[in-house]
Amino acid sequence: LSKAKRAKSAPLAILLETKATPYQDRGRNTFDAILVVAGELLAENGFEQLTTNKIAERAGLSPPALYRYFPNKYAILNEMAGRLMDLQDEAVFAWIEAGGMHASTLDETIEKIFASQMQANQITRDYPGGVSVMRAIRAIPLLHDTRLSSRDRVAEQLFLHLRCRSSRGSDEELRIAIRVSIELMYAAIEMVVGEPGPDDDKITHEACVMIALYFERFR
Amino acid sequence: LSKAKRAKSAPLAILLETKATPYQDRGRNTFDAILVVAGELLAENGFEQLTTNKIAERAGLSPPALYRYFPNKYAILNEMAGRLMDLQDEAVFAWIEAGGMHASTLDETIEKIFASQMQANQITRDYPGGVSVMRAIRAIPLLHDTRLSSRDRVAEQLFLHLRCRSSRGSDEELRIAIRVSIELMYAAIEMVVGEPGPDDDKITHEACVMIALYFERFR
DNA sequence: TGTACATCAGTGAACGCGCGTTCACTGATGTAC
DNA sequence: TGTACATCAGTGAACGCGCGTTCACTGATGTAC
Repeated sequence: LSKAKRAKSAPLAILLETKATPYQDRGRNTFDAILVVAGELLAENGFEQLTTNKIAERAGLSPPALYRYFPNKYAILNEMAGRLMDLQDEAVFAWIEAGGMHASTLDETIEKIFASQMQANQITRDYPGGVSVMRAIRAIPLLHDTRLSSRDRVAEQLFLHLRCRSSRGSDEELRIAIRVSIELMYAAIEMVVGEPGPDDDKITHEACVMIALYFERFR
Repeated sequence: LSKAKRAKSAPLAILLETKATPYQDRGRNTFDAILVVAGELLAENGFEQLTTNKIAERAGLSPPALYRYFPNKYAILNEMAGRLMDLQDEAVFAWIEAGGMHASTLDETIEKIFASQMQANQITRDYPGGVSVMRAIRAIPLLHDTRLSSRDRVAEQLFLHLRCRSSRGSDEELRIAIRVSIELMYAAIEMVVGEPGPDDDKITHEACVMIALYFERFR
């Protein structure tokens, strides 16, 4: 019994990488459709109800088609998460390049951070199942690294740009300040995109005020 | 086929309430053991790997024993979440009663908030699967209400106490400020308890600095 | 203090279902000549 | 421009497993007299 069991439970490690990469348009469409549909289903029912069979069905595919590209459902979620985080991160990097961090007054700082945060909100709204993806990768230990490496990448860029401008505080203090701020911004995104309401922009704005006020300390 | 299917899929709504409440010590121990074990398994593998059979097995029970108290695994998680949130909330209420919100200087404000936040961290650390419970209820649509009603309950108390002391800003602005602050505090808990590191107390402290600085605006 | 009985608590064994996944195959697309 | 062929993309049908859950039952606990 034990032998048979061990022989069957082959996948000791769950792989998160995609398998085949599509070469033709048809394949690319399928690949993308899988991610979109998975996002929709995730938003509707949460991760534990997300199944490969349901994804395939709604995408108009037979189950094996999905396995051409993804080894399992964790890999699908991981790909969704990676793409969403990349979009969010690239927006921040572009914002830095465009001088988002050059502000002379407090009000200007607030408004610049606000512009960036509004953009992050919109990216998340537009992404299929965006906020559900963010929540799912927090809740699934297997996917923590994807989230943390994205956060750390952004944190490092912000650190490099802030260190030059900061006169007070050690590097360590600055790093902590940045980490806390990024987590606040994630929380703000999850708040307004996850439970939409009439005050969304105000909520976003106040989160930015908090961050801007706080970073006055490092000037 | 369709008829048979409909007849079988009886539970149209998933109930979240507990079933029997134990009357004897033996039953109470079992009830508690289920919650503890569920928390451990949740922390180890995440919610989608959490199954009633595994919970029963690790708790030293046969599967039907669990169904005496809980109608399904969502109810178990809901009970865990409710208890953790109650502990967190009651600590905040006690802190308010003990004068946590009476501070004359900024530094005193920071230190008082810090004391409360450190307590919340410890409560979450001590609770089996604490941080995993917090993450899971975010990720499972069915359980969102439990989290939000706890948050709103705390928000309302803070609002009532802050409104008296606040001279500037409308009620609406104050409510938004409180909501954002509470979400930041949740994020801070998840950060330090979920990814423990040497800087935990500093991270906690800086989150409190952010909140204290921000609320200076309402004085 | 001891026994009978009601109720509480938990078990052994099994169920049907849908899940993740695979196999051997067919159909679609692009390319060389 | 047309055909042969290699490769890419997707299918039909099925599998074994473990999941959630239930049934009819046994054993433990407390209580009335």
